[in-house]
Amino acid sequence: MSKPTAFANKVYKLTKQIPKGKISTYKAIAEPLNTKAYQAVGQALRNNPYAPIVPCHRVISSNGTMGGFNGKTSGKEIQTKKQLLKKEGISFKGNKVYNPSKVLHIFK
DNA sequence: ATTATGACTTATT
DNA sequence: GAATAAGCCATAA
Repeated sequence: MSKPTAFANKVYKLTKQIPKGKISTYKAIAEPLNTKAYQAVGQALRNNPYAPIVPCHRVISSNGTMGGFNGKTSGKEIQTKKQLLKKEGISFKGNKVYNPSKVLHIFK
């Protein structure tokens, strides 16, 4: 966390606003930023200098899968993220979220 | 300025 | 539904 870019800062701010029991997608986060840098959002979270402050585990892909966690794109780290979200009250369907639209947090 | 990369997305096969 | 390809944007080197 030496010098996050303005873009990343916005991402962190939005992600921080996600309440418990809800989630958001990379796309949904990029939308209020007026951009289509979905990947850039993911990269910002991958950096995640605000680790405990930013609930990066509440951010998943629009596909319903949870892109990655702990710097890993697949493996038990993903399962950990899944279990963590499950604990927050998110319903899962195998390796994907049951219904993303239902727990999708809307930024205002 | 240019190139390469990615925790993405959508479309196509 | 899974695998592949192409597109798009921001960052780091």
